[in-house]
Formats: sequence, C-alpha cells, structure tokens
Amino acid sequence: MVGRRILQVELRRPDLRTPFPRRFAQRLAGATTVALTRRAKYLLAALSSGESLLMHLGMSGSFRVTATDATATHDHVVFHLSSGSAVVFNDPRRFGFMDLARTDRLDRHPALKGLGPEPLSEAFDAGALARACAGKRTPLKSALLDQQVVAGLGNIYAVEALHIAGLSPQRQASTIATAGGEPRDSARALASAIKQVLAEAIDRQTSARYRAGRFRVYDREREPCRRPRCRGVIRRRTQAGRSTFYCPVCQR
DNA sequence: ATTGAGACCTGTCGGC
DNA sequence: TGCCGACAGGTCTCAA
Repeated sequence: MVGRRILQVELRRPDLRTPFPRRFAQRLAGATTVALTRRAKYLLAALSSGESLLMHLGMSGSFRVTATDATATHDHVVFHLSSGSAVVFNDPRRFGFMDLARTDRLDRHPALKGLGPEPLSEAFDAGALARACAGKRTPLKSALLDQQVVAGLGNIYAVEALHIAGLSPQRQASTIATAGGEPRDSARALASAIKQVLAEAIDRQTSARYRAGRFRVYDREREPCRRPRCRGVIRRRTQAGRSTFYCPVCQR
C-alpha cells in the first residue's frame, strides 16, 4: 500500500464491531498511503490526506492482496489501489475495527490513548512492569492482558511469558511490584520473558496462523511440561473469561 | 476505582 | 448424519 494511491474503497456492509465512520470510502479515495505502522494490535496507515486509517483484526480478521475481482464470504472491505491490485479485509466474526482520525491527533483516539508501553521498546522494562502492577489485586495473568500495563500482549503470549518466567498466572499482580525502589527478580524475569516470546514469535511468524502443540503451554492441557527436568502436567483454567494454561509445578 | 462477567458474531469440533 | 454445547487468538460496556 505504501506509495500507492487508493482509487476506490468498496464497503460491503455498514459496520464491523462498530459502524464505519461517516463518508469512510470517500475520505479514503484519492489518498496515498504514506506509511504503515503499528501501535499495540492496531495497524495504522498514514495517508496523504492528513488522516490515518486505524485497523484492527479482532479475532478472525485478515488481509489479503489480490489481483482479481474474485470475492469470498466475509470480505467486508476492498481497497482498490493505483498499482492495480486490491487489498481485501476478510473477517468472519466481525470483531475487527476500522476508523479514520487526523494523524496529528492519533494518540488522542479512544482506541489508542490509554495504551501502555510497547513491549519491545526500551520504555518497557522491569521497572515499568513493576510500577504498572503496583497495587493491582487482579491475577498476574489478567494484568498482562490489561493493555495499559503492556500494549499488544494477547492471551497466547501472556500465558507463554508466564511459563518462561516461572510465575503462576494466579499470583496477585502486586506481588511482582517494586520492593523498596528496585524491581523484584520476578518483574525482571517476566519483562524479559515477554520480550523474548514476542521476538521469537515475530521471528518465526507463528502468530500468522497458530499451530496447536507448538507452544510451551498454550492449548496443551494434560500434556507434559516442556521445561527441562520438570515433571509437571499442563493445566487449563479460566481467568476473567479467558483460557489460561500453566504448569503447576514450575510456575509459582 | 478496580475488577469480572457478559456481549458482540460466526465457525469448528467433539460428544451423543 | 445431524444436532447441541463448548470454545476460539480481542475489546468494549456495564454493574458489583
């Protein structure tokens, strides 16, 4: 999309999770994509019009680039580009999201304004994690899914990071908080586990389509723990409505 | 103010 | 084969 002009936008329905903004297709038509970036799980396309397109895949959304006009079920938005190809947004569950906002005010957009630090940035470290968890009575796993604590971490990698760090998902979040100025070892372990698991995932592009059994704990209920010499068996439980997987032996 | 439950929507899978 | 419930990678709103 970068450097291409959006000739025309086809909207196949009035909404995804929320209605498309007013005059959505018209505001995009004629604009050139200047840059594609990301914040948390939001994709951001800065346009020559001075507006930015915010996009979120939700649970089941995907984009494909195509040269043909063939359309599939759940194709909701088609961007026709000056290159001759089209970018198609497909989303069966329609938990996806799109909106337009002025680029110079993007950080004030409701979807972006409360977000915590990017996990792979220098701003996110043991100290930042410890401070964000201070006073939180919620379980540590729930705290990791709180986008104000760390931006863009989802259910799979929250659970994976806790296993790497050897921390129980049920532990109260405040127990990893700062102890007299210095972050605890647990906060150091967890912050670096988050960075590690995300860096690995990006490296292998595993998130693009997850395959069962490739994770340390996620989706491995009743299977053996993969930590060397640990004899534990992975358990599953529900926390705040989401599935948590963990090893009761090596995660404390 | 935090926190958890429920809602949003469709598809898939396992059990009967 | 078919029906039914459980569950799915996210986020928002609402009521304790």
